[in-house]
Amino acid sequence: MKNNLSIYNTLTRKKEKFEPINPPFVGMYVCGPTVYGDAHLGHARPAITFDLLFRYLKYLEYKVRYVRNITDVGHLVNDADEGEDKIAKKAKLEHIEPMEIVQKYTNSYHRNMTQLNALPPSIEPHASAHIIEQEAMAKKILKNGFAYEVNGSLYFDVEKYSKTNNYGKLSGRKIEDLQTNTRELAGQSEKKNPFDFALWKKADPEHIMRWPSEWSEGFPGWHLECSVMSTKYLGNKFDIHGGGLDLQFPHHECEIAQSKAANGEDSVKYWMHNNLITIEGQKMSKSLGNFITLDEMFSGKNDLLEQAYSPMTVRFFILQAHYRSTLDFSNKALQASEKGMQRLMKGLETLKKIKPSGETSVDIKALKEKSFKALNDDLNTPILIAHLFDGIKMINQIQSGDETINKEDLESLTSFYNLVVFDILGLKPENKTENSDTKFEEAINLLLNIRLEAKKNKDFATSDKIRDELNKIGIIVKDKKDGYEWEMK
RNA sequence: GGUCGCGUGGCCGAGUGGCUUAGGCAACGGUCUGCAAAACCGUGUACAGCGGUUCGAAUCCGCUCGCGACCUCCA
Repeated sequence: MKNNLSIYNTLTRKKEKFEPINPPFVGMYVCGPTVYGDAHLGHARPAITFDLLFRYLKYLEYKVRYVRNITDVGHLVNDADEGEDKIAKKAKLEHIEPMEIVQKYTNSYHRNMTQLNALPPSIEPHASAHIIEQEAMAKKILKNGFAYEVNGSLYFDVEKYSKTNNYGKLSGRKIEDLQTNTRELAGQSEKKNPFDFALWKKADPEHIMRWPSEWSEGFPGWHLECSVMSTKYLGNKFDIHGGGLDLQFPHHECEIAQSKAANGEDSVKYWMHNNLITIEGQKMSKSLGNFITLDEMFSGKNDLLEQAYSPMTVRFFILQAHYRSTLDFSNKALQASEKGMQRLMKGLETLKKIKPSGETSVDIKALKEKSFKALNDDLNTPILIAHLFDGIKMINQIQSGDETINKEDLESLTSFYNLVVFDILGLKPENKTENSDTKFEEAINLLLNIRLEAKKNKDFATSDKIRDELNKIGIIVKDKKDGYEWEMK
């Protein structure tokens, strides 16, 4: 398969043809979660977006190394001297070890990702396991003259860096603007400029997570881990760096500066940012407290939710919007996605039943071509899905006899849908009744067979009673031509 | 305040100069059914407002209004 993929590069603000630095190898780094709380809907977006990219690149026969970090050192609450890290703060709150918190939420993150059918990354490095490398990079930056030490803390000298480099090129910021616009925070007197950022931070006495270094006992600055772990596993120059739009500044800008200051060259060829999920038009985030965790989504246990939404509904919902657009959460929107995905999956069931005939009256080739064209256009999944629905209509028309398809085209269509829906989009059928036991199923079937008898005898009072009573319990009965189907509500 | 982005039919959500009636959901009509549900088929003609450029703009430019993101941890 020929690669015609274009992706939008935040660095150039343009769609660019994707050309790996060392084909057939592709290096991809994505900012992962800070594991101090349950993953929420917002975390699902980059996970699914870059899972899609991972899957598609593999389909294009690239050898992809996908690195996604676990931030378990904890970011500073603020840059002030009193700053304590988030992991430590939460640990005190719950009176357990920081690493216990880390383990707990890493586990739940992994569980959620599996539910969303997001493939595990090739490497999932922990920041806490790369303290030595972070110190080494900090040392390198210091040696190259782009950092300074104050009271055991090490800061990146943005002003000096920007004399020979373009600090702000990713986010479109100018250093003069930063000078006038950076908000004043308490206790920043250590830094030469408010926009300087920590490479190493001396730990306060109450700070639990700490490591020795030549500057002080402390912890690495929060931007450093990504610079370190991306270049460690992907090389000083690699292809794709992804993450949420909210990380563009300062996090990714700082990463660019650190890597350049340490290694003398830009490390990333394509920067990609997924947009945010909003709720009532506002960003969903931990700090705003308006988030819905993935566990809540899947169970329906949140006041904002009218019902539970399955992992695949959530995945489909996210794929129905382009990754660079904001996506607004609402029950109506999720319910629409749920129905839409059912339509898609039912179409695929119909596809399995189709009998080929001599002639093909539908244009399979055009469907495939426009579908891949959409995917190649910066992963335009909403367009792709629209085309898939066009194909579903085609499938239904073949099934009803209004169109026909020959054996060869039927095989082609089937393999196309399997490839795109399951392998690339990463959707999978969900069985609603999977948690019910067989005896229960047999009992329901018994009841429905009695109903079938009653219908045959035109005893509609009985047949309707069985249907209505089952409905009340939450079992939906659907009549078919030659029998019935039922499902749990 | 600075920088950036958005405003599409009842809802979600694509599209970026001239046929896309995008697509999904909902609604309505039909087929099917003992009735219903489900399923399938069909229908609706939108682009914040004002002005400009153009033979022609939802799409380009300007202004106005509204909303949001980043500038502080965040996916």
